[in-house]
Amino acid sequence: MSNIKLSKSEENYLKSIFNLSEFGNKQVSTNSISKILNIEPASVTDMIKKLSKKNLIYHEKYKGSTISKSGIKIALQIIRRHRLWEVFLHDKLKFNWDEIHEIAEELEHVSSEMLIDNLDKFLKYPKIDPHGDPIPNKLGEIDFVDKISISDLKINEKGIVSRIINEDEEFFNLLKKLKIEIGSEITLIDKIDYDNSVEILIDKKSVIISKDISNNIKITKI
Amino acid sequence: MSNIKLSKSEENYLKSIFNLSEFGNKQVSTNSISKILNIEPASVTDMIKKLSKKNLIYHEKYKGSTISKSGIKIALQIIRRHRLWEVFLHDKLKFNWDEIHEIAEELEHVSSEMLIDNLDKFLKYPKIDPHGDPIPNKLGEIDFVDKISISDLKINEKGIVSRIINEDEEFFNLLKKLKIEIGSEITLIDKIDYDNSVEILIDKKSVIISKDISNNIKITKI
DNA sequence: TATATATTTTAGGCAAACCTAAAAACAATA
DNA sequence: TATTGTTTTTAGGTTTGCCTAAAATATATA
Ligand SMILES: [Mn+2]
Ligand SMILES: [Mn+2]
Ligand SMILES: [Mn+2]
Ligand SMILES: [Mn+2]
Repeated sequence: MSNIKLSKSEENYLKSIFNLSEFGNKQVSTNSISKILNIEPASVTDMIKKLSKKNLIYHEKYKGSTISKSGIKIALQIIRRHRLWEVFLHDKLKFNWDEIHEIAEELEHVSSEMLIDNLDKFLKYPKIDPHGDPIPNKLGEIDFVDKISISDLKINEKGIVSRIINEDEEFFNLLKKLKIEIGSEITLIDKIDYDNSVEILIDKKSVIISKDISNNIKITKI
Repeated sequence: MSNIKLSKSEENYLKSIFNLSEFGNKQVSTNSISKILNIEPASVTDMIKKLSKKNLIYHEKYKGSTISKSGIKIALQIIRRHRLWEVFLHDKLKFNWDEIHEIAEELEHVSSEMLIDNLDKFLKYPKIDPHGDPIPNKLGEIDFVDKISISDLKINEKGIVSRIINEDEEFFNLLKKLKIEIGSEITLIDKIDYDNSVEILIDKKSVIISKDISNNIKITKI
């Protein structure tokens, strides 16, 4: 539809909003965008207005923003570019997996469809990036790979909370108490064989959570 | 010295000023920069002031600009990035040699020294880009290979096209029409004194090309 | 050398993308 | 429900990189 070229800023916002929205299913707060992008809430409001006018998101004043169909489509293309570049940097240029993100964050904004298609072909159409995240294809389709559980981590490995399965209120309250939310960093400290509970480091504090709780928190390794 | 990160605009100006300066030997007029970058002279003056303050160029009011030692150093690094990306796009991603310039114009601004060093290694330290231009090494050193112009050939002498200077799209289209590309064999048939145009044999056909065109095509004798 | 023309700079303005401070709206809780 | 605290928006400002119009300077030519 709207084939207007987006600025680097607009692309970064759109990608973040998409990531916070859990595939377009959740309303995203201005504050959460502000935190992720390290930009003041007032500035985020400015950009929200801009993206709304372009129909890439819908915005309800004081309530939050929802990403639109066309917004999702574009966000998936930016993510596609990002992850393909990460594969290139890791597999071809031999970067370590912890050095690639920042560079890909820049490369993703070089917008040439042919560039990305040729890169995709050169890399032999990879399905996942070096962090294990799935790479959308040209049409924006993703092979859903279920995120791993905390207990799949090895001791001292870190993960970012990427999905909360149980949507009950009590569970949200528990997470709030534990300061666990989408985007939180978790380190596995110990696995307790007795009842399969795990000791994790979250928000600089260590806590032990039950198997049931940890199963409801999906993470991606970092 | 000054290790301040330059903006994309500053980099584009600096590269253009360097290119116009013939390796730092000539003063560059404000108007010539304006024409090359398609930016109004008044805006060029603004940027000249900015680059002067950073000691990347010296500016004499109403006279022109000279690029400084540190300016040259930076310009050569930008050119290095540009040409390495062109090699990548051409050799690895299989772009045609007339499609790469525009994309490299963007990629050159992704500034990570490690990225370029790794790319250089991945490409096996190429010495020339797909247009036949030399690639500066990490230290900014260039292998000078003297190329001659078509009009330097004697009648009936042959040459191999080794460098295309003008990278504009219209020029590429003309070359495509004439079936001239890097590696093409050209025979000089006649020199026309009237306007310094030359008659050449290319792809088994003879054509007359203007002095301007022939000046933009460098060759090596065979 | 005087005048016309071309080049360059100055002055003033605008859009993008950020900021801080203050106001408005919403949510939590006493 | 009234008060307090948090979130979001508005208002006003800055920097970067561009613009147009006009003034200043340099160059060409009569
Ligand atoms: Mn990444
Ligand atoms: Mn980015
Ligand atoms: Mn080029
Ligand atoms: Mn460029």
